[in-house]
Amino acid sequence: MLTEVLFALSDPARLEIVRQVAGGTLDMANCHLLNPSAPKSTKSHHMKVLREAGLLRNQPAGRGRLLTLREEDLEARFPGLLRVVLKG
Amino acid sequence: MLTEVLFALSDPARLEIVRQVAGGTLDMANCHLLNPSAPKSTKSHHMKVLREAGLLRNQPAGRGRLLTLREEDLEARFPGLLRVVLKG
DNA sequence: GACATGGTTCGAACATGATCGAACCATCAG
DNA sequence: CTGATGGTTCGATCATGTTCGAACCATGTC
Repeated sequence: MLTEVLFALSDPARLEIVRQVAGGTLDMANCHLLNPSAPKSTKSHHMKVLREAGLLRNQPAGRGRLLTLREEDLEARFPGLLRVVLKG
Repeated sequence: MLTEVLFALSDPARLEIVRQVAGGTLDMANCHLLNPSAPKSTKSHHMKVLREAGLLRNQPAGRGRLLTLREEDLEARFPGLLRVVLKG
């Protein structure tokens, strides 16, 4: 659902996450929220929204988690979207 | 603010409005909500969100209102965005 | 096994947005 | 002026999303 993706991206904190992950794969511990003092449950919540919208993949790795942007899938479903929001 | 635009578009009812207006300028009376039985106050609310996000222009015309998509402004600020969401 | 680290999940509190009816305002028709 | 049409605004209600702490789970370290 396009609206679901747009909603996920419409939160500044989540958009920032996507921008950080866009630089390549990133382990979650090195992915920082806009509000640095936010508890991890908040961070986890935003990750869930992004994951369920189909924006991020979140695979366990060691004792942490690896974040990857689902670029190909997104490009297939909504061509150009990622480029636009990353640039904007 | 990009996030504000994305949020405005993240509602199915509003996205549909944008798609209808994209076909050219449209007077509001001929712009139909997804839910046809919704009261006009609801319609007015969605229009306000779209207007304040900078997506639509809403000028009085006769006893009604004329809706126009702010294509040039949007293209200048967020190039490609409109094309992506209209296609998606 | 014991402990620290990194995340998830749950429930509660709070904030924000959607929806609706009612009242109101403007424009046009008679 | 009167009435009808098309929209806005307001306030209340309800639904949804955010935030947070606490409990919990998994992995790695000692």
